[in-house]
Amino acid sequence: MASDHSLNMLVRRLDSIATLSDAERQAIESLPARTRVLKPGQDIVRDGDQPSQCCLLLSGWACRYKVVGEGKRQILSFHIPGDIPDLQSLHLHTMDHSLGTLTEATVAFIPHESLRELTVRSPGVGAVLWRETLVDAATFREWMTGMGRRSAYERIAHLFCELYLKLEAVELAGEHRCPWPLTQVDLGDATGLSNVHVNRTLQEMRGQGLITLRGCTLVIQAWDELIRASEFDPTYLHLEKRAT
Amino acid sequence: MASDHSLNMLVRRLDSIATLSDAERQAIESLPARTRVLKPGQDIVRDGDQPSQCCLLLSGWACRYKVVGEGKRQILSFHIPGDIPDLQSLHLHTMDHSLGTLTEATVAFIPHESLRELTVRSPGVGAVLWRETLVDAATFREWMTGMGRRSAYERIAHLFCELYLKLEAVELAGEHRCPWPLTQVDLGDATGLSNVHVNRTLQEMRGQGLITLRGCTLVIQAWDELIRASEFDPTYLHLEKRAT
DNA sequence: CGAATCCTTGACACTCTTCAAACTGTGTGG
DNA sequence: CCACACAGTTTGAAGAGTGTCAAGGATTCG
Repeated sequence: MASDHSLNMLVRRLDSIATLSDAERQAIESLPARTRVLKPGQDIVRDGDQPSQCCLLLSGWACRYKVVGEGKRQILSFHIPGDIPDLQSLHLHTMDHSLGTLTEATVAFIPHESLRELTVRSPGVGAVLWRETLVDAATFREWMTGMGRRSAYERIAHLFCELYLKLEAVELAGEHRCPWPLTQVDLGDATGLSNVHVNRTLQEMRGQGLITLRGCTLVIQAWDELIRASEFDPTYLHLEKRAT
Repeated sequence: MASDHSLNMLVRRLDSIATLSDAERQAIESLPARTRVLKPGQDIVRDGDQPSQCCLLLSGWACRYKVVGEGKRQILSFHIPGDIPDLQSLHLHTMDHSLGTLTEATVAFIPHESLRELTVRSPGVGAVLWRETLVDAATFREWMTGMGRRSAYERIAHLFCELYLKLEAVELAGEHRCPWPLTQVDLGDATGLSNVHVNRTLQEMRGQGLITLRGCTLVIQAWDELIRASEFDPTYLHLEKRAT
């Protein structure tokens, strides 16, 4: 069925949230999946589409976004390996936004039908998947709060904290250092700022010795300070492991 | 069990999304529920709480919000009768925001335990509830986009369109006229603006003959114009009825 | 009738945007 | 190995949009 063990990634992810039984593990691993490699900047699903499959990100980064007016883009979320960025399409049949890659990426497509069967047969897995979409929503709330009530500096600092912790949770970061494939334009589109202002804000942050951002690596030099500056509270990421 | 027929509201709501079987209807109506009447401005759950029940709004308005810094408030969503504003607490055990009333309100509390049982025994109902939380998330995405990339005028106009349609869907509005219990401070906290700027923007909208907003009633005098000005596209509300 | 709440107004400050240009780094083909 | 192109970053100057503060006016309700 699944090429190699692409679905193993999903098992590990869900198991890190709520312990899976062997049967559940089995059920997930035997989902059908088609794997593909995509180039950077490629759309996976588009606003208005009615997809019949979900996409599990195996490697690389992706983002969801909307376009308003004449070309203004708002990035809604960033996604890293282990995420299913369009899981909501399982129950919302028309896409209200687009999903695209930011880097070269490997994705596995899983038919809606198989996922729906899975959630009915294994309500425990269903609950964990539902939970994933709820964490997603919690992140939207946090970003909203930032765009409504935080300064540019705070918003960017907050995003650094968030992404670092998410990467660390899947062992793609550590020691306050993580891969950073985002351009300043991406950062601006995610925080609701112009790229120019992002640039100036980053310089300020560097000036205060909080971060280093060169090439494709972010180094957080003063984690505590970054947390304080952005009033970051990781509760909304709901990273702790729970029993079902 | 349920006092009177408070749960009938939930049946009607879910049935308007996906047709329920008699058994499902039955299962919902026999959920245990405690009904209470709350005063305006009262908190129902608070940031940091670990609730063991969800709250079905029977009458009145509520909102979810976060507080940042020294008292700055961001409203995350508005809720009207038929909504379960804290449904996410079913799977996210710690609240990352608060929920409070805006007007006098009647709510029915339903234990998590009973809801979890229901979703396992009736996967169809589970799917519809999951879907409700996904529509919620879709609305967060739309608000984010507004705060990141739309002007004050567009944001407020957009909100008018959204709330009017949501109220109309539960027959609390019609003929481009609806109840409007929100103050200009509330409106500002929802759109990420100051109350002063909300005031000036509303005057501009009135000046252009788009709306009337007096007492506790909003009248939309130029619906098409309002839609156009805010680039409103109702897709994200996912209001169409679907089969399960 | 008074008190509270909400709305409105003015003046001013500031964050952030826009536009346009120059600069840097990196990969590619000759 | 250099020249070039391209994508991304940096800089400056000017201005729009929105926030803040503070005070006065209008409603509503008991």
